Amino acid sequence: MQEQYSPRDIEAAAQAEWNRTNAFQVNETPDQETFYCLSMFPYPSGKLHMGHVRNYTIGDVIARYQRMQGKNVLQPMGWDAFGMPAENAAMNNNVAPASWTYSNIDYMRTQLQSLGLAVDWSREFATCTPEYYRWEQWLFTRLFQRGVIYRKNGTVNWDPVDQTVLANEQVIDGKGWRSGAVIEKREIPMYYFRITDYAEELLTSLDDLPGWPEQVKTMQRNWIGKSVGMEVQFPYDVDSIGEAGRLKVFTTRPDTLMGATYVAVAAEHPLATQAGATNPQLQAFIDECKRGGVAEADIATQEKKGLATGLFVRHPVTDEKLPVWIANYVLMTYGEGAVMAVPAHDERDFAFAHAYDLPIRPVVRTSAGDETPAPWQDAYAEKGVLINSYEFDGMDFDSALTAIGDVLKQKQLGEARTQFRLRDWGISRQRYWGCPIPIIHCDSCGDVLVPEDQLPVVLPEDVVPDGAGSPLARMPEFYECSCPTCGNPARRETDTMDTFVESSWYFARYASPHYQQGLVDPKAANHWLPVDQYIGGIEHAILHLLYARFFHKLMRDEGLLDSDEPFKNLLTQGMVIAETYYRLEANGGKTWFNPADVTVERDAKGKIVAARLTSDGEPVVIGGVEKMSKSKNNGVDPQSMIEQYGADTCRLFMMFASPPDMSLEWSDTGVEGAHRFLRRVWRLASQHTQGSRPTALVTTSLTDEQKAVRRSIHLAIKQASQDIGHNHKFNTAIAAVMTLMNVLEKAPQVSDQDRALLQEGLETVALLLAPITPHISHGLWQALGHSDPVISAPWPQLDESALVQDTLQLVIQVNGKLRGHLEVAAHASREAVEAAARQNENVVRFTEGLSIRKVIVVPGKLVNIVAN
RNA sequence: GCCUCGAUGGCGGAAUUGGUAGACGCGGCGGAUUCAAAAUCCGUUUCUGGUGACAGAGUGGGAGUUCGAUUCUCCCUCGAGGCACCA
Repeated sequence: MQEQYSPRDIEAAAQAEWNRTNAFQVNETPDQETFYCLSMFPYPSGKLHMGHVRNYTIGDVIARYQRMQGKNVLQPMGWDAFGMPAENAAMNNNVAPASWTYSNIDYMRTQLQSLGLAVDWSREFATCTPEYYRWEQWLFTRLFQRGVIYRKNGTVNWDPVDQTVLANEQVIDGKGWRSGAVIEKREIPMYYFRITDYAEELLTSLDDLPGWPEQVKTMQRNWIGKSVGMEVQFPYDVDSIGEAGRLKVFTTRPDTLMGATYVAVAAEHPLATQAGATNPQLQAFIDECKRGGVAEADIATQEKKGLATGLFVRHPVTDEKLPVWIANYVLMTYGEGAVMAVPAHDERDFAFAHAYDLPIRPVVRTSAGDETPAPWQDAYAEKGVLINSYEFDGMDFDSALTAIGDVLKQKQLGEARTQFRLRDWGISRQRYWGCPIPIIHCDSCGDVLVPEDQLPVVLPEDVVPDGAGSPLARMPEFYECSCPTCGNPARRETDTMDTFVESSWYFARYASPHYQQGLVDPKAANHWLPVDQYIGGIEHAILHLLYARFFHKLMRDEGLLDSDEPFKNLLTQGMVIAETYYRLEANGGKTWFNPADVTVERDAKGKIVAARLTSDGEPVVIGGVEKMSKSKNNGVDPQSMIEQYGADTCRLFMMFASPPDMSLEWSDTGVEGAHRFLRRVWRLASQHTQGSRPTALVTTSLTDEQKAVRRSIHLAIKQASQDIGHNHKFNTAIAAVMTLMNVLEKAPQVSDQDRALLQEGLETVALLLAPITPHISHGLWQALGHSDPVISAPWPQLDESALVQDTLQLVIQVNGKLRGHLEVAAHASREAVEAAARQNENVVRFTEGLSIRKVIVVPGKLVNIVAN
């Protein structure tokens, strides 16, 4: 064994052996328990960032731990390769998105491999290849035939200058990011997945996922947003073109129907469109509402505005005339795009009524009383006994619901209904670098599916987009085709699919990544799926994870899979953050400096008080800790870390600095600390293995001191097993191994049994660290005399008898305050413990002049004496 | 605006079911080794008062439940993630 810890040699040797033996390549071995460990696959943005390293290290630790449990572990890797950044890079550098993407993949694969991941690389794929997306197109055609996909108009961000549709990210303060033009909402036809058909199941089957964080399930429940309420119709005699009709609204508070004083419709509502056509003032307001992007965060934070249409509807119970308003706070995408406004009991209606002087009529007695004076109080929204509601007076929520429901049903003006907040998923994108939608538009046959034997519709790869609409729409060689049904000239769809579609089923494709006869080989898919452990960023808590759950159910209903849910256990990892430093420029802008180029100054206590740019020695402003990003220039390059310290140090630091679900603050000195620890482990093992092979450990004849060392070994096993296997708290598992190392380094090395004990201790360290720092563990294991590699070794077994102690330390409290300690025999009786505590000199001192009211004894823990 | 989560020493974080707050690491301070430095090792390190023994305070702020609260309940402040075309 080398005396110096040399990560470069150790890591190269370990990786060479894993490659030589195809150590992580797996197949459908019968009778071996499987474990499918999946980390969210990366977008090939150029090079690895620390978020990737963290994600894949967490996955690798779990995968390697499960392998040591004797399971057949599948850990695949691939590339989520379609998306906007490739188009932006293409425009900036004049390269085709395809070649940019493929070269990124090549570079990032090498980087990932240098981390020493236990990945089955034979299953790798990229979603931008026809071999992958042909099955997406195939599934599309199946779902289209089943009616799961349909076409309707949707609203997009339209840049009137660049004449193109923009993503929400490309709309900044309501303006186009390149043109600076004011964005407008525009309706275009798009294809939709009927995810709302699965809303109920997506909601209820969350209860079958005990291995998901409660937080994520709550977010998904609220996103799906099931509301039980009533659809109410407000009849009108005449609209702006002189016709009678009914305005439909959905409400969760039908009990407040008698308090409705106006109705409000969205600017896109048909009634508004119609009214605007004959009223220039209204039309101007509608146009104003259509300015700006479609992102809900922007719409919800804008000033509440409205305009009366001059139209009136009739109250369905009282026949009273109520004005119809157009309001920018009514969302066309929820319910009916129209609301009945009850200002007395709804906060937004309340604010709107005050702004526009509309009547407010309280109809529920709340804990704030019978009146609703301004300002708004949350109590106004409470459910309670009805007042000012004619025949419904005195009813509570439930009886009012029934009674009002009955009246509406009798008049055929309303009925109970369930409404979901979840909307159908629009997947059409007017972009080039995505999976083509396999549809052909024919003047006589309509929307015709591309027949299965003509799939895939191949995306041409040598195209450089220019930011002015989709290049496919300007390529006759792509869109000119003949109708598969009638043979007449037709036009191929030029929109591509939302890139969320590729990532909604990739986990299934890994089971049989090269299968040519179908989307999945059903035998392989059912062998591996569902994924036992899924790991990824919390930012995917809703969209990606909901879409993937939805697709899993679609694939199930297509007969491709047997399971109901894709991911049994979910771990959501936190962000990687780092300190930021900047200087203010004369123009008010900020220049950001990388932490690597900055030197910090500390006060006497070690608190950071100032920072200077290393190169010129002049001060910089400390900007606070933020997510690593290009814009703040606070990213640390994983590659240089690996080159400087090795992959094991990098992995160890990332796992030690914080638990996986919390944010992780980068610290150069922390990395050095991790490296120092690995050097200590190596040094102790190196000293130990210089001697002759130790004799066998005889656990029955250990001295008290040796027993204490052995207890430390098994305490570490206990802690690490629980932390890695159960709680995914790798930081405390590592702390346990560090504590063990502190003991082993100080343990005497005199007798044969001392050496045998150290052998057990070092083997334990190697095994407990094996999932986290696999390379050094590989080297240690060999050096400790094992011929089989550490990846084939089983996880260490806890010897409970090593933990047994003869005496225990109890805590003594007086009135809940710590006043002393008490050493008692492990099996001392309650009475004996209490008696001993009462004699403690501090207890006597602190209870002097008081009478003891109560003594609480918590066995094995503490004694609390209550006195006053 | 709405949904979700979080806040503990100088810093990252730990604390089983409500039972010793600060494990482990970083940083700081003091010392050993060295011609010197790096590396390594030893000691110390929540704050306040005290030479000290010791005492008091302390887990974002305020209230509550309890013999006992970082942990449970309510209110507030600040920060983070998401909001359907970033992935």
